Amino acid sequence: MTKPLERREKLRSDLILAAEKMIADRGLAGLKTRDLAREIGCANGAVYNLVADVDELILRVGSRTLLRLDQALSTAESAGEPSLQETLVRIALAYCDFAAENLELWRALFEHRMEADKLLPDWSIDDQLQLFRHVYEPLAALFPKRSREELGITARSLFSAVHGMVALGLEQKLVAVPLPALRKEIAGLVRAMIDGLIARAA
Amino acid sequence: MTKPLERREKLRSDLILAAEKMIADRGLAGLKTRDLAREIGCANGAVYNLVADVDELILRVGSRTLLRLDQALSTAESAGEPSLQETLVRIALAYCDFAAENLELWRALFEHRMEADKLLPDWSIDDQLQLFRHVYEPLAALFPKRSREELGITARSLFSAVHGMVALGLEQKLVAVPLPALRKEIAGLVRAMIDGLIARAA
DNA sequence: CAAGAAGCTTGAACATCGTTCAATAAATAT
DNA sequence: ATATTTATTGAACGATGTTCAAGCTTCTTG
Repeated sequence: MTKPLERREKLRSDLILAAEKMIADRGLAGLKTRDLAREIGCANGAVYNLVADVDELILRVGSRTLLRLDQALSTAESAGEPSLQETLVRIALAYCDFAAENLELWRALFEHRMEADKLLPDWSIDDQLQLFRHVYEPLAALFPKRSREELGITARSLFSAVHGMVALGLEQKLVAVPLPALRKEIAGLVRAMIDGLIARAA
Repeated sequence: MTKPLERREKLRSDLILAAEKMIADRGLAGLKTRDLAREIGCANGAVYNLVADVDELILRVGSRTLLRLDQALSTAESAGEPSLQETLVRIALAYCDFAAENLELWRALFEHRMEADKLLPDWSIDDQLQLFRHVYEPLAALFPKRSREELGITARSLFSAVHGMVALGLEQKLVAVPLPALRKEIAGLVRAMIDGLIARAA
């Protein structure tokens, strides 16, 4: 009666969900195959019937995180005053908020490093490139004369700059910055960056 | 004849140097106590006579890396035209160059995460705070009316933004950016940020 | 429906880590 | 010279990702 294909897919889905929860709770380093197996009710070795290795598992969790991040940025993109500059500020703040609310899962996106020889699957690369889109579109409206290529580069730079502020701001290594202060810094610097880009474009 | 205290310190120094080389060659994940012991000619367990654990070893290597980074930024700070804005650009580019030339050691500074319970020793925190100084000073000269606190925050934001551009730019996960292109992006965005900060200050 | 084929699941076993520790060797003190 | 303190060793421990032969389940077919 039980269809093995369905059961397999169910288990697979459970595995990814359990891994997500485990990373969220204990960080990327706290992800253990034996704990996962116990969680989803199967043998340790069975994990490798559902997934090639932990790398793939982490990538699948990362894909889910990127999807949610994408949605959060989309929401920020449309909701609020239509000024392009303020739209970019909202996106940056949404990125900051998402990182703060999903700290360990967000960190896992960047902490994870594949072994040198095996390369990222395409579906994982695609996920990541989607993110720049949110910065690209307002930027293209702001600088209609620039080429697609120039805009792409600027979009990635802007995104990276905000990422850096969030990354070092949420790091506990140094003095931890209170979240409201970090948001204010980000908003200020994004506005300054846009101002500066407009001034240089003129 | 051989003084054990000296021998110990020599071994300790060798250990840190060997760890530095190993991280530079194989990345933080490639650091293995057994390989280190063989390298410096002692037993595996002897590593723990020289250092409390690998965390401390990584921190000591990090301290050396931060020192060299500090020197590179100092050099960039003084060499070149005296315009404050261009000084900040040079510092940003020096950071980028250092990261590119010391990729694995630079990555190790940020990849390494201590276990939650034990906290960073003071000497390690001090090392890191020194870095912001290079951004703080030109910034203070550029905005003499601002308070020490405001300047500190802005300095950290600017530093973090550049860090983000370098971090994502040197990441091979996505499309690898050619180094000259990355340098150009960084210079452009730093100039824009300063322009924007000046405009908003007026 | 029964029996063999095919695939799935299991958990023990392997290799590799960081780390510890009782035993050994060395250095120093008496 | 002998005793005491200290340093060093390398075997052993516990954890971890991964593999695999053996057993079990499910499906196919006569």
